[in-house]
Amino acid sequence: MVILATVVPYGTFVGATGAVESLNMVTFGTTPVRFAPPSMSVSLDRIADFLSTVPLFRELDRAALRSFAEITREQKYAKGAMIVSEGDPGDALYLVRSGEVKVMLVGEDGREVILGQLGISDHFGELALIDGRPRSAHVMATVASSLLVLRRADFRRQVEQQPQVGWSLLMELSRRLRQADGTIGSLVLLDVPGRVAKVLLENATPGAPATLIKPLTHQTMAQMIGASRETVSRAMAEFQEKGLISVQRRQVTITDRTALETRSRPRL
Amino acid sequence: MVILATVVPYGTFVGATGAVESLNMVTFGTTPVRFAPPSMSVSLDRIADFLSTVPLFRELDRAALRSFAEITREQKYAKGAMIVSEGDPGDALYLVRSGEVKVMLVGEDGREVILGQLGISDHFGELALIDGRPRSAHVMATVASSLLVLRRADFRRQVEQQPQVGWSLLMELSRRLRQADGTIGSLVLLDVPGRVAKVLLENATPGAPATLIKPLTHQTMAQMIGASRETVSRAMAEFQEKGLISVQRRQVTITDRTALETRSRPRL
DNA sequence: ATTGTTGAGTGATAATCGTCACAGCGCCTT
DNA sequence: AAGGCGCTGTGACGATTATCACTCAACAAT
Repeated sequence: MVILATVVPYGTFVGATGAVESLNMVTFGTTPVRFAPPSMSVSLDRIADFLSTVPLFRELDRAALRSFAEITREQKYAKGAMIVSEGDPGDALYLVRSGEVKVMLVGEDGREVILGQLGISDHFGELALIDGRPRSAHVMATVASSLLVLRRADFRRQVEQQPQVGWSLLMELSRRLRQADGTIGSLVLLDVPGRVAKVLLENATPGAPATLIKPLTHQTMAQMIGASRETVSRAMAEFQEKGLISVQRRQVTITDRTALETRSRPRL
Repeated sequence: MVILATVVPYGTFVGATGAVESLNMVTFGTTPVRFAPPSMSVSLDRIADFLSTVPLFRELDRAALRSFAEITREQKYAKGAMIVSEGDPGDALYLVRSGEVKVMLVGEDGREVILGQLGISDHFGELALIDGRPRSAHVMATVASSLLVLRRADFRRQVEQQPQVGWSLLMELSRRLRQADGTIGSLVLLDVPGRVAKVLLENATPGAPATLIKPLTHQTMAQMIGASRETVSRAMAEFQEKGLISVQRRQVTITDRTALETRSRPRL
């Protein structure tokens, strides 16, 4: 293996997948923050500012935020870079500071299932942190992203002093469990158009007419709902014909929310 | 509906679903424990004994177990009785003291998806307890069952004094989340025979030759993996023909674990 | 013993959906 | 301007799976 990037404590860049995938295997420095230079404290405030936007740390005061900030390290990933892989030993929690990542499973035949897409202020990796078991999924940067990494031991020590964070974690895991169970229900009870309708609604702005929060390619939607790209295309075409949605320059507008909601329930 | 049983403080039965079944529906009283007669303290010890077998309370000492025991109420359900329904406001945690329950979603067309089957020392209802949102699924007794009920406010008060329980809850939710994500992966990546193989393996005893921990009807398996009963039957027949399993009087024996494992992975 | 109930086996048929193949379109780069 | 690339649209076809309609076996209840 050829090392193509040097490991530095902050701001290291890790390469994308493909032939260059070896880049991913660059490990970040293990230097604890207590060895960081004094200039660090400037950065610490900015990190604490960011942490205050993360629901996990919502109830913490400034001092607590700073003590969490102290145990973070920043890590940058290029588009397509694999951040964690299923089966890896997991000993860190990741916060998305900028960019976007997708959590996914990959079958042995290469087919991908997207379990979730995470953006700014989202986090992942807490499962391995809690139970110490291997990573349950892959996480890949879908655009160039900057993440804050908190190592297991450091994080646990902090959480012990800030029980509110434990409660926030419970809230977050509850939310994800509800979502996962809902996904299971959709996969079993809905046909592909039904699941497409559901994804559209879940990614729509609240108002009417609603548009999508972010552009979704048919391929991405297909991987989110366990369908083929072609079938998603056909479902979208059907929705346009029937006037449920309209598409202008890849921008989807929901013109008949009620009908879409009906379609997203079993037994049309 | 005709009331066929009177409600008394302890030992009352609440009726089950359906017309005739109302006989079964006996429930336990709602009298808080603090109003219970002195003889209750005997029962408290037995309850504490039971609680010590629940992973959630594993790390608690005797005194803590007793204080949890104090906030429980016992509730009995007949086979087929609905314990909680999706959408209900949820303000209690349930521990299975005896019997078995299934957690399930029901489509508007009546089709059922089994998200999990819980037995002695398992618990459910913690999601609503944590985030205060409505029940995310139905829970039904599959055999006559006795449950311990802990109400939200009481439970939270106790947990605040016993932080270990919070950690145990995190462990449990992590386990379920991993399992749910695995189920999503199976639904998307595996065909029906693959999912049948997976269920068989997940319910098999460790050794070789392995048998199933508990008998599973084809109907139940079908609802667990999102398939029709007939397709499951055909998959089981195929496995028998090929010598992966053998069935004697409804008892399934796994004769070729390796082949089953291969079948339970994508891309045969 | 007879009847009822529940679970299992199976053939025929149809619907859904994935796969393959290819065409077109918008957009970026050079 | 030309080419390349990513995304979308669509037809044809086949595989998987649900559904329907029975039959049969095991077992419990009367």
